[in-house]
Amino acid sequence: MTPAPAPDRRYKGSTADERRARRREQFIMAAVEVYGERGYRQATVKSVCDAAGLTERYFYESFPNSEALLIASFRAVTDHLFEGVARAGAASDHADGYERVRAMLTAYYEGLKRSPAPARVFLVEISGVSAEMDRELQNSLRDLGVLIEQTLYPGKAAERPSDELLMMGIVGGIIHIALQWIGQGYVRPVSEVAATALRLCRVLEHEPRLRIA
Amino acid sequence: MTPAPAPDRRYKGSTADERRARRREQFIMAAVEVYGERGYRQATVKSVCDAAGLTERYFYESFPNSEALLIASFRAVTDHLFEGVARAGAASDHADGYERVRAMLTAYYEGLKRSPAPARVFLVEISGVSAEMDRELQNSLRDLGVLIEQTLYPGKAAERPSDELLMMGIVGGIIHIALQWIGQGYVRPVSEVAATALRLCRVLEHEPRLRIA
DNA sequence: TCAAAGTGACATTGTTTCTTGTCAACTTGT
DNA sequence: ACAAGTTGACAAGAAACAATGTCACTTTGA
Repeated sequence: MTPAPAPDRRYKGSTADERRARRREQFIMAAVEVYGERGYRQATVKSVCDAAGLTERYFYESFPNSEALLIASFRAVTDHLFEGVARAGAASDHADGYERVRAMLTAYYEGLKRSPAPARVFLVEISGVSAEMDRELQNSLRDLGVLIEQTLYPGKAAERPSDELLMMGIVGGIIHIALQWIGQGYVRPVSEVAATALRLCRVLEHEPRLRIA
Repeated sequence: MTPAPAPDRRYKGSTADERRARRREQFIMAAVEVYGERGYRQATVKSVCDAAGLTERYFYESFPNSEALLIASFRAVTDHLFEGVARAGAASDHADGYERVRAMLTAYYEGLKRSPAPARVFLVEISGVSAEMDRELQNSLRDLGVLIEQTLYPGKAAERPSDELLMMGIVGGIIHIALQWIGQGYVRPVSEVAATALRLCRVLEHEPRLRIA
């Protein structure tokens, strides 16, 4: 009988689980960087590994394939961004709905500006990479829409926006405003960008004018 | 001296130029189909050739590489779509600005519905494929924005919209409305989709509310 | 009918990337 | 110090695909 191997031996101060988790984090951070610099399509597994200071062996220990890393990176970036948005919304609950949305949009665009590298990639470039990635993206857009609607109309606490078509239009507009802003090098101040996006949100105010048919 | 080869010999009733042009068209039509079915990323040169009923040899006679075909396909789809939009705008010049825009949006969404395959691909999936492709996409969005603004405010005939940030937001919204609509299988009637998009366009009506700072 | 132009099926080359494997060097607990 | 666990550098197989080339067959004009 060979003695059972030590199941949880420490290495450089950490257990196996801790080291695995840290490597996973390293890959995600490196991926955000590399995707931002070269775009997801041009980013190879090796380039991410190099940026992470790890080798391919650990990559395939951490993720089944490169798409899984993309999804994990997207989640990380989106969660971080939404955290800031939610915090801004919570911090401004003394103001009326639209001022709260303005604060949230400001936090959103500031978050994008703070980390320019991943912004473009995770806003649009990943569309069509895979069905699962598309679903992730759609979910994050829906979440943003729900957040905005609930801030404006706290009464109804719904899972989905009341007019999904319109809400997706608004959220899509918010994103394209960001893209235009980023593409021109962040020249306009954040306050102006947020104000522009807020104008889009104001369409939620009015019922659609009835068409005289 | 060898006799000069016949420079413009006919084959199956067409000259060399005509045949080349027809093959090019075949590739473009096939590409729109294949991109729509499998997505651009998953579409190989061979798959497009098979769909076109031609071989790789003619592909590389017609296009320097597969990105060139993508751009040509995008132009074809976009031109066709915009033609319908412009026609709808011209046909309704008796109505007021917003009704004309409604007619144009209706034509836009009807065009997307008429050919579902390419719609999704050419709306967003191609983002980030290459710098040149991105420029094409940006240009088409700007053109749509200019067209809308000029319909609403025929006075100023400008190359670029007066508030590019807002205009990109509106156009981005129009596109995301289409994406949501398509993603749900075109269940809502075109009139409703166009009406929703028109609500977005109405933000151009109002000056932004001044912020009390 | 014949030679040359044109065509289509298929082969080939070269590159790139994913993915797994090998092995020497390093770290740890004893 | 030592054996086992751990790591990083690198090799290498496998697959996919772009891009070019080959060749037999068809069509054309004379």
